[in-house]
Amino acid sequence: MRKAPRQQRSQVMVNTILEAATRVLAQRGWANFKTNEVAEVAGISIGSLYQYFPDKLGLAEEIRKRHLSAVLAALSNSAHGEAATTLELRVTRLIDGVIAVHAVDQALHRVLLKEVPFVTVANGEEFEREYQGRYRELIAVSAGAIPNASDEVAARVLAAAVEGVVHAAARHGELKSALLKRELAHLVIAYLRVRA
Amino acid sequence: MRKAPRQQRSQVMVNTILEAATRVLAQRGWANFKTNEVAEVAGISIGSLYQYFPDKLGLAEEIRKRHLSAVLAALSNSAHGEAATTLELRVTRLIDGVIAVHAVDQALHRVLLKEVPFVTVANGEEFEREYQGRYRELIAVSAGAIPNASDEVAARVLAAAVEGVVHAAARHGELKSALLKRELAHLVIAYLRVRA
Amino acid sequence: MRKAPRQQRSQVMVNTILEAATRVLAQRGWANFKTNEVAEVAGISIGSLYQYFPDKLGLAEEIRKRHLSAVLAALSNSAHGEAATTLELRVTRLIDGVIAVHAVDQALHRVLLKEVPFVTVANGEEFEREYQGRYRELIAVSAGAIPNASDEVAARVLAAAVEGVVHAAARHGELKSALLKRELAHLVIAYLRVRA
Amino acid sequence: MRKAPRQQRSQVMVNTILEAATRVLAQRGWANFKTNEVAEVAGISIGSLYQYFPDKLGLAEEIRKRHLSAVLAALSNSAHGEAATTLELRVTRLIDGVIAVHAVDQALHRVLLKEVPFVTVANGEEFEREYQGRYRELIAVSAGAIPNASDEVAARVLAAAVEGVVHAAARHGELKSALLKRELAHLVIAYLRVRA
DNA sequence: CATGAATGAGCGTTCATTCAT
DNA sequence: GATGAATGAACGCTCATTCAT
Repeated sequence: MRKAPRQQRSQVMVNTILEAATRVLAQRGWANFKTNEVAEVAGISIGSLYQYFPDKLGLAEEIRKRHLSAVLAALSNSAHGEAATTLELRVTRLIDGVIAVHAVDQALHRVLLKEVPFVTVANGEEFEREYQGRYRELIAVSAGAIPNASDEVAARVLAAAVEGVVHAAARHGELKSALLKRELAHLVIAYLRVRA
Repeated sequence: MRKAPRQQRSQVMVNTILEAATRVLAQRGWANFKTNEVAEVAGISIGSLYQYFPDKLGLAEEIRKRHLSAVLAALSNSAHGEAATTLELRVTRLIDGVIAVHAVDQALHRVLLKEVPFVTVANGEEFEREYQGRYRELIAVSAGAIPNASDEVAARVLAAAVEGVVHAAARHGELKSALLKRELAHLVIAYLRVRA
Repeated sequence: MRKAPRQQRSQVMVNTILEAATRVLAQRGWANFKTNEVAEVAGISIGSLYQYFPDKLGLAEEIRKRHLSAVLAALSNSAHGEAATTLELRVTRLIDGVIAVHAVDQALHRVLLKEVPFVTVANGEEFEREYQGRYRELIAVSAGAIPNASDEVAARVLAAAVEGVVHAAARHGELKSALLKRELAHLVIAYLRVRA
Repeated sequence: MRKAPRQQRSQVMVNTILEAATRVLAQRGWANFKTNEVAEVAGISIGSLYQYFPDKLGLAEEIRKRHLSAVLAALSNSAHGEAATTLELRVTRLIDGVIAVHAVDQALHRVLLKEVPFVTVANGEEFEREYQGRYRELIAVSAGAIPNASDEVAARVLAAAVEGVVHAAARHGELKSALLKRELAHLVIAYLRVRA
């Protein structure tokens, strides 16, 4: 962001811009994300937009930053309710969390992760690592005894598999299907059991 | 495509264009896919390009159509070697096939499926159904007895999970990791066993 | 220039653009030199302009290149009429040449040399050296015998002095004043005589 | 200027602005002279700047006005030291003065005279006349007897010639070359002698 | 008076597409 | 059919200037 918004008026403006930009980005995709339209939707002038954001990409990155924070927060919350005693319960909770994340604004999520370029590769990978953390925990818990060398790979496999399934479901509007959720849980649990 | 190329000369031209376009699309991505560059790379005039393709998107869609056909064919081939007797072997073969598909030109594959817009949703779904066929077979074979109502969902879950894992691997250049392949196989087999 | 104009049509277009751009540049100055106005004045589309010139500066530089060539040519011509026997005649001719150069389009000349940035410093200096060549000749001829170490500096002084006077005259519309011309000639000759 | 600053506080503000603007103008040139940067450098708000100056050009003109006054003052000073008895001494002093003027801040001088537009032509000419005064004196002194009709023109020629040489020298960073200074003095003296 | 957030006309440039040759 | 010069709407972004606080 170009300048820190000090006054209250500025804070409002930045939020207005970000909200409008989020809407436009989700609706149109990165390729058709136009700064002038953002300003129009936000009801402000294009000049004001550029007072707070260095350029188009900077604006989108700020949106992504906030969105991914929210995603990780939501995932964390879904984990730390009452202590989950059974593996089934743990897995169900994780899946619920992931689904919840995609349910909020799947289009935005998709655009932010697949279309908006990552200027720094590291930036995207940092989120990925944090994101996979939950799966690593799951594997650590389910593995009866000693940590295995393949645990790291297993966490990545699990994360990618769940992501793949939830993304596909989101694309088809099946995010709320109980049947699908059950099958996905089976998949995860079966894998964890086999590894134990 | 704008017109069916009847004559041989035209056929050659269409192929030339498609090859050049494929190269450009894979290299530059959809956002930087420029018709003028395609014509230049193909060594023909931009006018000729528009003789055979209605617009930029039409050109990309033709590329996708051909690519997806090739993908399905490759997948089919990987299935019908010598009769696969064990479940492990079947699964390994399927995974090998999927990996092979992504290995050939992962950049192109990615662009075609994630960036180039689907004008008709149906268009993408048709391929998806066919693609899931292999997974349906797997479930049918592994299920000991009677077909279950959840088989259809299971196939979709399995397809999406494998896709997710392989895509993620491709993105990180780990497509050839034997360890990853093994874990992915475990995931699939564990799931199939649990369902049986 | 972006692409070499092969066809006759292109040649015409390039000339049309350059003529319009020259007019606009002379009239408005570099700061208000707008590519869209050039296109409008030329009666062509802005796209066509960018087909032949890489950017605004490239266009201006092409104009400068051609103008400076014309300047040097004019100066050369003014030198090589009948053999000038007397020093007075030589000096008069050189001054006439310089005045003629500025008389054609003094505004353009000014803009091109003082406003349009020189991307490469060398570029401007090359012209300057060639331009000073005439003065170096003059000094060589007028010096009776041995070349002096200060000849080079003297040429620069002479060139800059004549330039300064003619520029100032141009600015005040006195380029045709015979009186001024005579005084300038006296200045030059006096200096040459003193050095001899 | 928009309003005469009566109070002391205002005087300070105006000076602060002008100093900052001078620095920015010299550093960036007229084309990149931005009012917002001036305000920032001055440590005041852009609103305050517009309280005292009607617009960007007005600000630059005020700077020019003050600079040219300083130039004339410096030139006057250089003339009225101890009485200069010989012509050589007089000429040397004048040249020293002109060089000194350009040496102080040649970038600013250049920008102010060549880039910042003169809204009224008269504005520039007034300075020019005063500036030429010193040369008129020189001619008057050196001419043995009766004033000549061409004296006025000669003064202009001399002024423009010296200006041209010093400007060129400044552009090439040769303002301190003793050799150049000597040759310039020879030029001036030779001319004055011839006219006597 | 001072502030600085807000404005918006307008710039340079791109690139999908057309159509005269 | 083939060509490629020509088109022009549309984009991202700047910066002189205003005016509510």
